[in-house]
Amino acid sequence: MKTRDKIILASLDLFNERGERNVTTNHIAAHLAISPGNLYYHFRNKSDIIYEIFLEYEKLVDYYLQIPDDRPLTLDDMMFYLESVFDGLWSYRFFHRDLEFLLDSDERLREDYRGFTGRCLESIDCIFHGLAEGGVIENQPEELRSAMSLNVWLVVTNWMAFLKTAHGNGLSDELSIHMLKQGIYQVLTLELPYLMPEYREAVMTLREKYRPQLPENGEGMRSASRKKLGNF
Amino acid sequence: MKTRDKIILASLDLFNERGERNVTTNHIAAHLAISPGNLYYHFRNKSDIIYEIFLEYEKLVDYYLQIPDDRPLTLDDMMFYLESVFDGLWSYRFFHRDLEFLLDSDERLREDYRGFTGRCLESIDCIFHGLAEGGVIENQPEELRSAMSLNVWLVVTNWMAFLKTAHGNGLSDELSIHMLKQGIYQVLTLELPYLMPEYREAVMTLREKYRPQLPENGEGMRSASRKKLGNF
DNA sequence: TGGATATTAGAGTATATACTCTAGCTTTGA
DNA sequence: TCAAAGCTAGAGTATATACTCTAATATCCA
Repeated sequence: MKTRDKIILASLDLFNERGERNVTTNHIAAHLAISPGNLYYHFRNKSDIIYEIFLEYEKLVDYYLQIPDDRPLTLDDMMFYLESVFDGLWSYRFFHRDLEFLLDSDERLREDYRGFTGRCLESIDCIFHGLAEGGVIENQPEELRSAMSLNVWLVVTNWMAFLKTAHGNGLSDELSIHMLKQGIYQVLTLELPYLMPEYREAVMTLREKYRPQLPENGEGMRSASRKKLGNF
Repeated sequence: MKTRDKIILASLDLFNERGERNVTTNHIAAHLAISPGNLYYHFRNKSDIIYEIFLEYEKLVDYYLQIPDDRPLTLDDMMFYLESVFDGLWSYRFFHRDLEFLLDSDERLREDYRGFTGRCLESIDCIFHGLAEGGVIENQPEELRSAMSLNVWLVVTNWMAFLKTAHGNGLSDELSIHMLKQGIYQVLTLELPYLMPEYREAVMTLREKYRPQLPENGEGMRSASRKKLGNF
């Protein structure tokens, strides 16, 4: 593999694992057993590495969120979208973490990310529209649908952060893609009231599969807090 | 005012304005025209300052979220909760920004924040319960209500971040408490389907007041993105 | 083959950041 | 009144971080 690609991959891994803020260019170089000079031969600076990673993330999500325009959408479609998006979220999970700082320090990224958000919101909106056409959910006025889409976006993009903060010991090892996908439970919760009656039971059953499990460790969370946090 | 209190206030201001990551202890001292030594006489380190600020934030929100146990809740109560919580969010808006890093680097804060999250979720849940008793919203099974509460928490705590990332030019000056409160629109959107019929119209009217306005600048967002982002 | 080009090592630098240390000043209260 | 305690200034330090520079090596291709 080319050094340039190795740098991107290693950076992504390290960012995901330790957070962008805790990973320096020297760390990345050391991790790959290459010199800092070598790294800076391939990338002008750290922001450029992050930007490259973002482009890949963007490409992946755009790919996942393609919507067929020749047919309405089914429940299976919807679940596939959810699964895919959470997969993407997991692979690039560092990104939504220090997002604001990243955007603050790279104008190009800020602009692109804004477009990305716009496209995602539009896709979510289209998916709802397609589901309504497919008779899975009720049709809603445009205004309500786009506000709903935005809520879905907020829940999806911030579920990871919630998990990390809600779990006591900062062991990020604990956080698995499996736990991340419990976010699907939350998204389905959002959609429940809009389902057509004949789909309600099916979705409730699906939803149950993503229901958050109690972390198996007895330690860490005091019983009072556990009660308050419910399943988390 | 005591130097110690001045440090807390100045730190909060600077954190809110520039982000915790961009504010050093030396900046804080310089801003107050005191020496670094003086600052470190009052606080062992930067984390301690942040922790103090958190305690105030926690106290404020806990105060806002007190719930009367001698009567059911009204629509006015609900709006008051929303207004209050968004006020608090605004005053300590730096906090939910670099949250994960803050929690990573201060175990005490991590533990306390977890408890805080738990109490907030419990309060939201209680509010829904009280509203159901007051006949404002339909009563829902416990499981659904707590999942709903969590969605509300996610939307509330991340609305600010969304605004910052969705707005093109990083001019944080633009972001006002007024814009922040448009988050109330999103929360009301979540609640709409659960309202008792006789409250539906009233809430729709209220909601309209918080409806996001187009940013008045013609520049920055390309028309394509504007279309996609809808009202944002 | 051999010169040009691409890649790499590794020492080094400018700057920033969190924090320390000492000495001096101010306030308090017996 | 005066010593103890509290407060403050400001120079200074150890460490980290993003990034540079030069020289050497590998690769390519005419």
